[in-house]
Amino acid sequence: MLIGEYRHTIDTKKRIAVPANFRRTVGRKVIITRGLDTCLFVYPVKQWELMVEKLSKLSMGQADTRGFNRFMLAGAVESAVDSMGRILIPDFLKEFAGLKTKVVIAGISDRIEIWDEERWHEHVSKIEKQADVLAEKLGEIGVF
Amino acid sequence: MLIGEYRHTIDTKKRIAVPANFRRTVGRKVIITRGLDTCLFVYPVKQWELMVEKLSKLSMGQADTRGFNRFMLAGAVESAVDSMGRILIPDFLKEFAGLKTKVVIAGISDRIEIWDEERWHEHVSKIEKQADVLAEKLGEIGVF
DNA sequence: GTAGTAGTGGGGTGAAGTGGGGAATAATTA
DNA sequence: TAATTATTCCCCACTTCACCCCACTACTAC
Repeated sequence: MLIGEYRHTIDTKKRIAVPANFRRTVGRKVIITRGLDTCLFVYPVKQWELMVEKLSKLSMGQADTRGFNRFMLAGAVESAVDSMGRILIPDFLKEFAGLKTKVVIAGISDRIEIWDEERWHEHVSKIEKQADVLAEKLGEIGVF
Repeated sequence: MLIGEYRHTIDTKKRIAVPANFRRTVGRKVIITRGLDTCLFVYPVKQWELMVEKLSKLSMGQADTRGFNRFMLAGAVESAVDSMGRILIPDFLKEFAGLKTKVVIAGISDRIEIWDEERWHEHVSKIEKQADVLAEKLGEIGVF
């Protein structure tokens, strides 16, 4: 179970250290993908495979399916965790998520999210303001 | 499993380097064909055979089926991967996809797509803007 | 205080991407 | 048919980048 929020930095070689707490859970290989809300998702291999299986069931004939596959699959990269517990972020993903030097690494149950620090704070403060509204919605569908 | 996005260049001899990560998966021979959304599809031989089989199951009586077959089959070229891991792009395919010098090579599960860099960015940014639709679809197939 | 762990920085090495020369083959023209 | 041009496919060379390992610093725990 991945939880917690960490503030790390991308070094000059585009590497980010995976928080030590997460390393045992994620293993030595991860998949980095474009995430929603302009962040990156990092999946352990197993979680990723589950996802790919679901994606493969969609039909290629439909334009939005193709686009969707391009977003998720072409946007994904397999990355090995190096001996110091770091992963390499490809240029196009770094750009996509608008990552500068300071990033926030957040554990979300079965995946990790990587955010540019600024964006993260904006996002969080936005959500905080809507928290009561969200809670109500969640209540409607029976979560709380 | 072919995933990831790579920025490569077509050299003066119309060759494109296959990303090193892909080479083991695709083998020494590929099929290049006209793709949907103005790009090229590159299939490993095995995947191509599967695909042709699927196409052959479509009913020949329908005009649009015949058209689609011509689109996919008549436009297909077998190409060997050279000793440096490059493939040769025929003129008519290069033109079809509007390839200039800079191209993007994308892995989409069982095939590779080759895009002109500019077109790719346009396409992806269009998809990004539909992120909310994407999210909904992801929810439907149970990814999130 | 000391030992251990986590996060960050940097150097070295080998592989990947790219450009180009040259031979063999195919196509075009006289 | 012969000659010229174009195309394809081999190999070699240069540059950049990803991955390996090692070092330094800050913080925590005993």
